[in-house]
Amino acid sequence: MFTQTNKKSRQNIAQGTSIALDNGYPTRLNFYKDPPLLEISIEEFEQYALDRMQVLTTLLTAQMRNLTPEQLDRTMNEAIKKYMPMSSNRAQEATQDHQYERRKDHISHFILRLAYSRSQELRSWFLRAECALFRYRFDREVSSEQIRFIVSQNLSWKKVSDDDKRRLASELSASSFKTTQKVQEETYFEVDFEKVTGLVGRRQVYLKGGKAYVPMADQVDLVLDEFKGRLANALEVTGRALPRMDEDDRLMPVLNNINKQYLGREFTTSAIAGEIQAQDVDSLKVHMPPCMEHLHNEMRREKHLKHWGRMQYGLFLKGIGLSLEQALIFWQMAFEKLTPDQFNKQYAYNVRHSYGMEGKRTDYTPYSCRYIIQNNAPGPGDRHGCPFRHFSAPNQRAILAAHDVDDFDTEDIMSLAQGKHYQIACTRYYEVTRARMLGITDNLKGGSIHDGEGNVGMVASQESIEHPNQFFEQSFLLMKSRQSQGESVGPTDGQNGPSETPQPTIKGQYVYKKAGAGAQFSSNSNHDMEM
RNA sequence: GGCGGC
DNA sequence: GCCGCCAACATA
Ligand code: SF4
Repeated sequence: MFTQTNKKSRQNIAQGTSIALDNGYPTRLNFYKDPPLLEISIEEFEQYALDRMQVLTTLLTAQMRNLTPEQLDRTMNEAIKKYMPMSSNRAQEATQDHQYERRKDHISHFILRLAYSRSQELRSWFLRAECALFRYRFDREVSSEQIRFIVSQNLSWKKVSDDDKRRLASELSASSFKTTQKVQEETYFEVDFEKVTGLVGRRQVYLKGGKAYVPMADQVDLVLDEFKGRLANALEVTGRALPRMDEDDRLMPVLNNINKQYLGREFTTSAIAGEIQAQDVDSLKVHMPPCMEHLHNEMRREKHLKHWGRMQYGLFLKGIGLSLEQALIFWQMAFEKLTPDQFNKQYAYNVRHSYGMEGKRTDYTPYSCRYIIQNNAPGPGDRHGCPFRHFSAPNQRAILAAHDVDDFDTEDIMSLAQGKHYQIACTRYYEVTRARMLGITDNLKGGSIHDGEGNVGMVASQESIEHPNQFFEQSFLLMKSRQSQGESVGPTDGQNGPSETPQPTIKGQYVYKKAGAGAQFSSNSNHDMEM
């Protein structure tokens, strides 16, 4: 395809069947539809591929480390500058470089496509990597360029009419945390929901009858889906054609060497927030469900937690990415009344055991909502359990009040809890409080989320909170994605969003404020077990 | 917290 | 009083 002096490619170029080189790259974005047909030396061939690999791997690992948008940009800019500079159309002096840079981008993509088409595993890695890169570039392109690209590719989706928009206004506003007002101004596309699984997964899109309603702001996802689809197909095709290419003994060794690069690969650190440090836990409190936040607050207040509290909270923390090492530090510091060796004697073993480092070595999963609600009802002095299930009504109200839940929502949640729909109450709590964190203060009421049956939709899905860690992850990712979209984070700000090294929360911010409330929590009356 | 060992 | 060992299970 693109070896050196190859009669065929010369011919093609001559015939003009390939893309014209001079103005072949109007934008930095590229769907890589046609392979480049040109001459290139083996050395260049390999160098191009390796350079692109650098960019792809930096991006993927940077993403996995959950850096702040700023940190991510910084590391990416470094890598891009070094390995694959791509100047924009605005830098007019360098119009010559445009074509060179974009050509390199084009070629290197195709080399890797070849190198990574051999096995399913390689293909899916490459697909992920390229999608990430495409998205990264697209997001950072000015909108005029984005549009130019979309138009040039003849991409278009069905727009939602104003009438339909009015009809769906409340659903749309609920799913996107936007006011109905904003919904009217926004352009929406109606597409098959398979096309935007990303958005669906993040629950940021309204679904109905197999269709997803995607706001203009999330158009990237549509473009990306197109990109992904095409590339996936292309990879399959190349993969099938590859065996017949073995004759080209010049290339195969090089290609195989290239995809070896990827061996520094997949490590399954499932932790959403990355490696969390003991001192970072406080700043992550904003993403925790009420049960865990309560445990945390009480632990800070009493410098202690009883057995089931440690169990419930400790496993939860492990689930959000606190390593064993950090956990030991965390608990040691939390129980500040104890000397280090008192601590080691009484608690260290159990911490290690929970992390699968003692005895049978089981790496225990954090407790699910069902487990917390059904087992180990808290007794006097206990701080664990599910607030919606185990706390007295006044204490429940205090929690809601401490989070600025308004009267309407408070009553709603209270009645759900009293109706024994604990997880639904929690889901509603999630929605209301997250909306507030995003700065949405109105219009998430009545019909929008709360339908007639007393059933609650979890932002565009009909699911509910099933697991404390799900609550956390969902909230964490939601804030992360909103933040990187450059949207302002609302009034309850002051917590710095997810970052590699979160700063401690401003002291007192979320401790139960308004004198009197505190007393309620430290009292031992917060367990009215209903059978 | 439970079980178990000295 | 000293110590070991156990439990859990969402999810895309
Ligand atoms: S429903 Fe689950 S997550 Fe929410 S408070 Fe109860 S236990 Fe915690």
